[in-house]
Amino acid sequence: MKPKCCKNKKSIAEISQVAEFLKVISEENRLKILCLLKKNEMCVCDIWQYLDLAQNLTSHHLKVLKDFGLVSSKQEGLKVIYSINKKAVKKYSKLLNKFLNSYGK
Amino acid sequence: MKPKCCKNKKSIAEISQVAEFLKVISEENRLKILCLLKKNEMCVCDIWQYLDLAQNLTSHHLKVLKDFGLVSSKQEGLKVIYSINKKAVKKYSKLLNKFLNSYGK
DNA sequence: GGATTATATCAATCATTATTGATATTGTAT
DNA sequence: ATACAATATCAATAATGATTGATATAATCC
Repeated sequence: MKPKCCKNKKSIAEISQVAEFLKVISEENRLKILCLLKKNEMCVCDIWQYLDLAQNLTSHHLKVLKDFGLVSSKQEGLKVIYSINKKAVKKYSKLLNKFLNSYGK
Repeated sequence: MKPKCCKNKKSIAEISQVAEFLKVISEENRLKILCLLKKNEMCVCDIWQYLDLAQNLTSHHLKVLKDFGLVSSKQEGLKVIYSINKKAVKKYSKLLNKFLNSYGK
């Protein structure tokens, strides 16, 4: 009768975090990038060529992912190698599932 | 070395579906609505008053959720009662977790 | 040094979506 | 039928975010 949801500070903060995470990964190209990186680390040129995206657009999406902490990068010669940040992905997945799992029975 | 990800029809279709789902639930107010509805079914006026949202905005978000199949509605007198569609939420959660779970080890 | 390659940034545009205000619809009651 | 309450719809605006083209930076090689 009295849902406490969405009212106390903790609940609000969690919802906000989950929403941010979801916004980052709800973009199709970023989903694809994550999909690629979960199998191998890759340089930018491999990613944009594989996904047939513009180079600067790919850089942009990588930046969004990196700013949120879902991927990391290292310089290797001319190339910048991106890899997935498993810990972060796991952390947010867990938080998300705190919501989603409690729906089904 | 050769990620098959994002290339075959099935993979593309799944990514697209997941992205659509994520877009629907990545909006903070809609997340809150889902949060409320997972505990109780509620009429529109209870929802917008509880969340302190405009009535028409609440209707809009409910429509987005309903169009995607995540909630259902029934008329009861003057009121329209919304409830969560557990099966659908579960279905998309599963699909999403096919992606997310395979990240962390 | 200059030339080349890989990546990032910046400004502008385009597209999508959230929000708002006004109005329409629907059900109920008098 | 009129009045009222709950909800939905519509048009307009505001805000956000994706995409593009041009340019800048950084590392490497000659």
